[in-house]
Amino acid sequence: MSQGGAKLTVAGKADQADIETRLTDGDHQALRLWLRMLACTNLIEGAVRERLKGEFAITLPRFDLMAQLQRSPRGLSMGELSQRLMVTGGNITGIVAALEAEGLIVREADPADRRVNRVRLTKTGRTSFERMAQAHEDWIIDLYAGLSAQEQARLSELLGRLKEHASDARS
Amino acid sequence: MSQGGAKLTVAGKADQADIETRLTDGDHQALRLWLRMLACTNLIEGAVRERLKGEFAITLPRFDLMAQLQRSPRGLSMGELSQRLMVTGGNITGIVAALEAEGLIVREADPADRRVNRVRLTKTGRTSFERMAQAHEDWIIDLYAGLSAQEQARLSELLGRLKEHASDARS
DNA sequence: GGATTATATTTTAATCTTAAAGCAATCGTC
DNA sequence: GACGATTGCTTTAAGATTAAAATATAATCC
Repeated sequence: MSQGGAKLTVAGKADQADIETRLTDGDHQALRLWLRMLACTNLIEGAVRERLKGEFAITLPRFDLMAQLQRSPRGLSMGELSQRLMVTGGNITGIVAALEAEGLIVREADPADRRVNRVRLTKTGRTSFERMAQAHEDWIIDLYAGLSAQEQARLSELLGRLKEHASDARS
Repeated sequence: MSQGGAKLTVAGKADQADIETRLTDGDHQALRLWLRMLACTNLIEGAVRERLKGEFAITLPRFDLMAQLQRSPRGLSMGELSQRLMVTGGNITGIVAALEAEGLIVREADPADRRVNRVRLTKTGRTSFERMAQAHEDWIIDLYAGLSAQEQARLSELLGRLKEHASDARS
């Protein structure tokens, strides 16, 4: 993500999240909406990142990778991780290496296809992840608590439609 | 931003944007909403990045920095750029250096305070940015065209409320 | 079976990002 | 005016990310 994140050094939490300074009166509605959406996402993502780091000493990409593994107890190949996390393979290589070094996951060769590396959570990784995931969900619930369940549903629906259209528009 | 971006090498545009695979039935509404919002933002941001690179050979951070400068024809200090783009100072140092090397901006010492570096667009930078900005706005309008003006307004309002609450919740 | 093609992963170079440490210049106070 | 604190910026180390090239293995096709 661009333009966002913590920037604690320079301005501290208080100044967070106003990408909308970029706006000018002449800008089109869609552009304003886009910048607001970006500000919102960056705000929430920044909060999550900060808390994961502060409370569990883990980065968001590593957390996300563990989340995928938890949902696939039999393990996933590097390629499957790459697809599910929607990042390139080279990226997975690095994150997996880091998590393996921390003892949270293991990587073992697939006996049927020696090209394949199968990755899964260790016992330590699983228990560790469970605690983090619970906290993570609580944070998200909290961050969204400004909207009622109905409003959340409406927001979700609008975003769903936006996502559909934008996917198509990507030619 | 984590989990998102182009990933052309591995899966191509078609597979983009389904962070929602991460979901499980038991997950809370807010968590689902958050992952959808993230997927949406990443999808749009990925499209913008890709097109900026493909059509104008520029990165999003550099484009964003130029956008700030265009709105301040008298120039901005490094610190002002840092605040407006909501990134740390060290980051600005690098992006400014790159844009300066490309001849799109210039950096000159402030006569009143020798600590300060004042940055502004060159003539080349300005004309170059104007073309890019127009294309950029068109892309965004297009990407959001799946929602009516009313729906866009509603989405903007919901996001505005979310942003307010989440800002507060950041303790 | 051997050559070609395809697939899975890693490596590399480039960019962006942060937090923290360092440097240089200014300000405030006595 | 000098000293200590503050401010503005850069540097550094670590991490994440991509695209592209390299490597290794498997599958396909004569």
